[in-house]
Amino acid sequence: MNQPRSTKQRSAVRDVLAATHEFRSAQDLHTELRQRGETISLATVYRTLAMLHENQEIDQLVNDDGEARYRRCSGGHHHHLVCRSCGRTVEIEGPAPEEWATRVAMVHGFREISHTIELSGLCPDCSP
Amino acid sequence: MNQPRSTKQRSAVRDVLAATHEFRSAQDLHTELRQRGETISLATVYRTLAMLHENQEIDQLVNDDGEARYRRCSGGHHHHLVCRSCGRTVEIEGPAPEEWATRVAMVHGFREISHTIELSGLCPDCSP
DNA sequence: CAACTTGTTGACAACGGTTCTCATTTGGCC
DNA sequence: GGCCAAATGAGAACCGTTGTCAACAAGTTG
Repeated sequence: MNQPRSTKQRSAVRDVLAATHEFRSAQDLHTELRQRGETISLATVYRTLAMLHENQEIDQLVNDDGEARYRRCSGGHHHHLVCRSCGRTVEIEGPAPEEWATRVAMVHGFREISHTIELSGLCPDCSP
Repeated sequence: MNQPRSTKQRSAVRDVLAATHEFRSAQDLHTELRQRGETISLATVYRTLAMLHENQEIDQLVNDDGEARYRRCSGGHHHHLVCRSCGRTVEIEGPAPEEWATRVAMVHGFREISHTIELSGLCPDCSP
């Protein structure tokens, strides 16, 4: 059978994912894990992320550079409003976009809808 | 100055983009152009697509494999509902998400808001 | 605890899409 | 035609990701 084992590397990846609400790249996660003193290879980070995504423990999105980013998926689904000058981030919650996505999907007969929504702008401190 | 020139290769790319409503990859477009008998290199296809995207003549989206796909875009701002199995795409228009984004930005004092919204799911033909 | 089985890891090569480099060509202009 | 900057083609380089395979270790059994 294909019994998954609990290893130091896998729990380390879960830990670092649990410590943030942001989407992180595999290489970014790998760097942080090494800084924490964990012994883990980049390949293992990729394999672990693929497994977690398969098990629907984390969300995956691909940015415009073709780089995949991951976030532990949540209980509390929310979106982000990011300042493109200083990087300050505000978490947005609310039913409006979810309802809209669901309604649009239904109109076109799509199922198992997932959505990616990111807002960016200039925060009050960075406004000219 | 930086005057763009009209070349045989650029109009060929525009032509093939005008002939379809689907999102096409750069390599896919290159293959079709060669089949049509055009003399154009892959690098030029990429450069032309980047230029067209910069000029907002075409939309770009990146699928889960990290491959970019392009389609000529119709005037107004809109979003996409993409089937993650067959790639079929539906254009979504409507004021709801724009209004929501504007409202959220205002509440948090952000300015010059831009937003990224993509919906993906399984289209009727690909639903199990 | 030791032996064993099998999933897991690490180091590195390989892969694929995209971008860069640079010599050559070509469009637009005099 | 001649000039010059923009554009092109060919191939190398780049970079995130995946595959390969020998070495390792988690869990199990005796």
